[in-house]
Amino acid sequence: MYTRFMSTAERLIASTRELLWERGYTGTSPKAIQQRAGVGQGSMYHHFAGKPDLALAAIRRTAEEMRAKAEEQLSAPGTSVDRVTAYLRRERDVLKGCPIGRLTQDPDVMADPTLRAPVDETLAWLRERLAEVLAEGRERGELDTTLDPQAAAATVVAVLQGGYVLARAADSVQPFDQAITGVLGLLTTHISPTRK
Amino acid sequence: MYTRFMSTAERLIASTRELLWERGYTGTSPKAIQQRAGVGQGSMYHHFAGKPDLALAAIRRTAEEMRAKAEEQLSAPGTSVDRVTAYLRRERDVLKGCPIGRLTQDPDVMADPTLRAPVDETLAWLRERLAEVLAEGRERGELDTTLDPQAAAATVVAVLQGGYVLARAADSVQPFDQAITGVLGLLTTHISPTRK
DNA sequence: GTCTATACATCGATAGAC
DNA sequence: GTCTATCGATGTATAGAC
Repeated sequence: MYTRFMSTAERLIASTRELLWERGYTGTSPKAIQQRAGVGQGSMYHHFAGKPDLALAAIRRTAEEMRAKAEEQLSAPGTSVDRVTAYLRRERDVLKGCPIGRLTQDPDVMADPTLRAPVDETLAWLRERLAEVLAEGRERGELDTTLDPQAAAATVVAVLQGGYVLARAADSVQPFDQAITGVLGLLTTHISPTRK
Repeated sequence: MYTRFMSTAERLIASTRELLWERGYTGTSPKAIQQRAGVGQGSMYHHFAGKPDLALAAIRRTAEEMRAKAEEQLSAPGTSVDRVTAYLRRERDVLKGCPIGRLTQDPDVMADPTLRAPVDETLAWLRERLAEVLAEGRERGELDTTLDPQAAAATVVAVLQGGYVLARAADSVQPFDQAITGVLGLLTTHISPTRK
């Protein structure tokens, strides 16, 4: 970010993405965006209609990236559980939390259907994608037949989002790691109860 | 709230609790607090030193209540799993989210050790309390011996916190309910894998 | 495209009358 | 204890020169 090779518009988007992540929509002012981007007042309003317009561009970009990174793990080779594990255990900026999930706490984002849509769609996509992976694992006999893929997928995404909350509260990655370990433990004991 | 029988200070605390829940710390102004409480500018600054002082009183009150309500389910009669189920399935204002968990997304709250402490302590207490309940269930043979109470407790709290995030994103309780159903399904299949 | 000047509201708090 | 007046700073945006 902020290389000489980024256009003004791109620098503004990058700056906004960071600030939305760190401070949320309400906590982010146009002035702060401009300063971090190293861009003047007039420039910002030339490229974007205003704060909501710029935020939309930033949120969409973040959502795209998040999906792409998840798809990397979820479409990798390996068993269903391998891929879910890889996804959950992947390196993350745990204490910063999820840049999309955090927006659900921003009343001004949730109140604006345009800003809200990418948040809704991203998390819905993630649940569906995980449900597919889990359903596949069940069909292949890797997971117990009693497992409900939709429900388990919601659980996995929730553990991730909630893990961030616990980590931020504790200012430690420990509860996040424990929550992930816990859900993977419960899930993998499902692999073959008869094998035990 | 807001009965004629509430003192000015109590009305201010009640108003602040609501606004912190709905809009977070940054999104809540002294003016909005006063208006909802039906209290004048001068009154607020007579009873409280300022916004942080009032927020602290509000957060502490909310934290107390949250603990008390959790303890209701967790100390009830029944098996370990019964109590965890009762806690997770209890009636909740799902779309409003967790009034304590949401504060982890407020940078100004997290940056102030005094405001942060009750958030940290409440979620830490909840994890410990759930770990006790789960450990008890394991000792009594209700849960598999391979279950790690600390990890599973973190998972349960994370599912709750993350469930709120998913519900708010979708503007529907469905993903919340699915996440809860999912984790309880995984947990109860642990009751006795040999019994299957 | 970018800059500076300007505008008008709100934020968070203080002062002082009653 | 409560009210109104006032304050300097910031938020969000527009106007118009260059």
